[in-house]
Amino acid sequence: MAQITLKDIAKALNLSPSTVSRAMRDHPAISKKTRKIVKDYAEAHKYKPNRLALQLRTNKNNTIGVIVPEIVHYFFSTVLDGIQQETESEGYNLLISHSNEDYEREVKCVETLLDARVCGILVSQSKTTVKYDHFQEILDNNVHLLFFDRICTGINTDKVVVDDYAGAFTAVEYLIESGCRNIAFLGSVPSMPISNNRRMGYEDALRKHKIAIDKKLIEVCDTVELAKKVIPEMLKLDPVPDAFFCINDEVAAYCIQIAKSLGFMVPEEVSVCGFTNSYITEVTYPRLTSVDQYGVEMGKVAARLLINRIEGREKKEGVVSRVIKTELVVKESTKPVQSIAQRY
Amino acid sequence: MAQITLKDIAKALNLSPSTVSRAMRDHPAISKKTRKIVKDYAEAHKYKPNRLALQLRTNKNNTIGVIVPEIVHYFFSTVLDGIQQETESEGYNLLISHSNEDYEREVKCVETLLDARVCGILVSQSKTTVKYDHFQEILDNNVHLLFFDRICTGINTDKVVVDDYAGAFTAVEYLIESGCRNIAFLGSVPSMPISNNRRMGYEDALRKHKIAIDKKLIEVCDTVELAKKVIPEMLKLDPVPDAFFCINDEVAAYCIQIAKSLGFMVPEEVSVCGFTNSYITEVTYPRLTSVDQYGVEMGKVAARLLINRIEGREKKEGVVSRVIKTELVVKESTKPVQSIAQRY
DNA sequence: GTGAAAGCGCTAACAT
DNA sequence: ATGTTAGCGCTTTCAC
Repeated sequence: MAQITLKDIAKALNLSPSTVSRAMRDHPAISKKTRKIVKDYAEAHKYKPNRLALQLRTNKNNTIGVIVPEIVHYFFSTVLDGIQQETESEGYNLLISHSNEDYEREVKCVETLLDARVCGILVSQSKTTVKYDHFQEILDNNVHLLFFDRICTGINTDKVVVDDYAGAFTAVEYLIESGCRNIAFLGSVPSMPISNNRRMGYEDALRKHKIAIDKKLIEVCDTVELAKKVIPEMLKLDPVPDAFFCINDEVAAYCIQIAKSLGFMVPEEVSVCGFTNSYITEVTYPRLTSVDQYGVEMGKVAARLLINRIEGREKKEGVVSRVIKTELVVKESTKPVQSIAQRY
Repeated sequence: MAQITLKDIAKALNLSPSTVSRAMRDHPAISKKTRKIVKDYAEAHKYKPNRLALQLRTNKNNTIGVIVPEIVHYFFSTVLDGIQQETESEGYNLLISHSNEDYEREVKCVETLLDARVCGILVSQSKTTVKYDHFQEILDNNVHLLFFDRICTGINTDKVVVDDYAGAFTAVEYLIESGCRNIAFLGSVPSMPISNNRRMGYEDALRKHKIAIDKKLIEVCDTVELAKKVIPEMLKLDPVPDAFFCINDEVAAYCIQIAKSLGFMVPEEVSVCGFTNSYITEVTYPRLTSVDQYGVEMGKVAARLLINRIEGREKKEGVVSRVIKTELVVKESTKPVQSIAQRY
């Protein structure tokens, strides 16, 4: 009942374990006949090589770890999907863990993964992380490390990010060209590069169109809870914002709900734009305009790069940064723009 | 730079590997002094026991595998979240894979997990799976197997399911009590127990209230694509359905969109009820009434049961079935019911 | 209280 | 073309 081993086969066939080992792996020195006998026997008895033994020998296990802030999260799910497709086709196993946006848990995740002796780790940093010792420890253990999306600027290693700046710039410019002038920016904490980069894109779009930047229109608002507090407040401002550029689709979806419940017409009076282009954008009313982040693609690129590093296939010596392009997907929560709709 | 081993410590301290091993694990035969020396040295040099070696020795790796049909899926994400919480706190690693609702891929997932020599597997079956040899193979390999949600009726093993029947019955009865009489059932393929059980609940609720069951109101419609085809057709029926009880929130959300776009008022003319109570229910307009499935709880229960099996802690000999209760969460896509709103 | 030796399943260097 | 031996890192008899 228990799994059969190489030794068992050797004994049964009156061969040595090494011969069996070689036969199984088509070593040229083994005769065709022996090879066939061994393989037939192995197949008949459902022999499976013991990965653990292999791994112990090579002191290398073909497992990659991932740390995401959340699992119940559209964008990260898509990235995980991409990572899985890539790791699977390359024969790697995937250990997935999530920090729940908590620094302490993130540290624990790192420890668990190092403990499991993964050969590489993909990380999207938690919102609350401000110390990087645990990431440094990964490198100290000679384990490959790559950040994606929520990168850590304090550690010099490979990164894959979305083109947050361009995504924001394009979206905000679209809002401007559709006639909006008081565009609010609902972002995340300033320590997050993705938020800062989008804010730069937002500000530069305003500048390009000679619109003054109004601090009152810039707020941290990256969760549903914050949305319920921040958005009603902003809608009391004078002049009232005529557009909201949101850090994610959830906040944007709530923004639509809140604006409508306060009597504003969307998009006629208030335009709303999200970020991610999750399926939520199809079921809001009106359907949500959003910036697609191509999560699956990001996951694939990140995993491929990490695997290349692990296998020593990446030629570039220094740190590599890859950027995934974004795309503004115009739906119904923003006003139309004449004639340039296809520019994006 | 490379990880330090027991042997290294032994050599450095002029001890034997076995003494070091014992000292590290507080073996009583080792003197306090030696223990301290060893532990201090280990700490100072960041010794980490090599899991792979441990696993090879015990021929047991503390890894659990999961197969879900999809990762980018609210309900399964919540289940994974629950599974992870539980496995992590019990010191198990988690290997997550997804079948993408494809039988072939599911078979491959099983092979990969068996290959990785996991000690237990949690499965939610793909929609297209009709042969069960790969599941049987798990058992043949003496690996523990547990189905959750999308159970496989062809294999006799532990299961954790949602109370689909009661969830459907309660929801449909609510629709009836709110005044609906032509209630459509948008389900999944008949081979799926979750769909059949809900249909039983649906039919029994109708029967209880002496409403005839109309086959024209029962359709397979479990994806967005199908929703776009099926729902407009049904809304052309005479009499037109005054309610839709949907197999998941996505179909329900599209149902709202479609009904509204065809000029029906929701919920006044057409009520819509989903299943899962994902965050999507908060951003549809009107907000979606849905049956909460408590995915995190399901994940925790499933993982705990499996771990109990693995560790021989589960006293019950035969197959165990656990049922997670559901809860109807009334929002705005259904009409109000007087005085009994709190019954649920 | 500590050490020597064997072995988990596999492979690779070194025989023959 | 095949066998012997040693060793990956660890634990666990069995000795002393």
